[in-house]
Amino acid sequence: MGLDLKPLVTAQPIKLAELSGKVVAIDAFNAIYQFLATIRGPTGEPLMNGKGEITSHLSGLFYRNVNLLVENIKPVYVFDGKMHALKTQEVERRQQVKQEAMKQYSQALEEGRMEDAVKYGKRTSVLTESMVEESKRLLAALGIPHVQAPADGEAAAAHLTKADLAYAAASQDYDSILFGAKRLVRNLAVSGRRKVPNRNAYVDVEPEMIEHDNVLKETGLSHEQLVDVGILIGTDFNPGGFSGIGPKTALKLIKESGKLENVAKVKDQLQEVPYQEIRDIFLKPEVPKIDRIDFGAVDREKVLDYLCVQKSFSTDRVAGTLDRLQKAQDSRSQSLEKWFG
DNA sequence: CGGCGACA
DNA sequence: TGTCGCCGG
Repeated sequence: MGLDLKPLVTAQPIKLAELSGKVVAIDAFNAIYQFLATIRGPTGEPLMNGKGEITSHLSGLFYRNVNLLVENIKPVYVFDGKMHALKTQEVERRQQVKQEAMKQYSQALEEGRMEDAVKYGKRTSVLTESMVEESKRLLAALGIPHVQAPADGEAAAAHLTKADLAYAAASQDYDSILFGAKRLVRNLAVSGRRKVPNRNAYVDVEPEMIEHDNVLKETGLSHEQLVDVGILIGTDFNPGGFSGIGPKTALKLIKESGKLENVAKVKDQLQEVPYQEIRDIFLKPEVPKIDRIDFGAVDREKVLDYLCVQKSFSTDRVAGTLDRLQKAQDSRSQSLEKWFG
């Protein structure tokens, strides 16, 4: 489980149109993982072509990015680099959750409990190296750049906002706030109703933005103190955080005491946590050395060849979607010509 | 997730 | 025109 900053931050609902013309640095692993989890058939299997290759990530990336490009949003995908050693425990925990989900998944399938199969199937998603390569290849064909982070992708995305190479970072996780991202966009997708699993109910999921300055103003904390709050709650680098301390208590303790070392209540537990190192991960992250990001044009033939010829997508669907994008881009350049002749 | 057809 | 539910690969 990631960093639970949600109760401490105010998210502003935004329309995709408000990001028109803006560069958005998307956490690639976060996005791809979500596509793998969500885009599945009725028995909980991911989409696959005739060769048995998983295509959920490509489907998600294709339709999502076309929608972003139609809105004139400039996506740049940020891929994770080497993992910090302190994250090992959290990664192992996630692997165990996955193992358990695989058991539950096959059991549910055998017993014909399809809703359970779908539920557990989602949790079995594995993001492979070839999926990373495939994703990069599709993005390139769409003219969408990617950045290879030296370490944590969220740190790199946050850096791009600080360097004014991106307007916002996009992820479902809150880590980029601790990394100092100026803005975090969550639910970067076409807004709409989503069915909640196992229930006959729907929730409205709409894009929302969290501004770093606003978080500091509302909590009355410095960035350094916010990181301390995060460490109390628990990050990927100290999963679980401190026993008996949730977001609200963590905030209260740091506001009262100023910093971790002064919180009497956690004095004993603190000895077990490499908090200085975790502070440095967030406050002095390793970031990519980039001074510009180049955006390209959609290479229609490459997209069609890759998705339809190589990956067995429907040519009608893909071509139709590319036509829709082309039309949107044409009409935008038309209205620009009115201004500049 | 996102598109699209079915249906009101 | 809007909502619902299934299909995509």
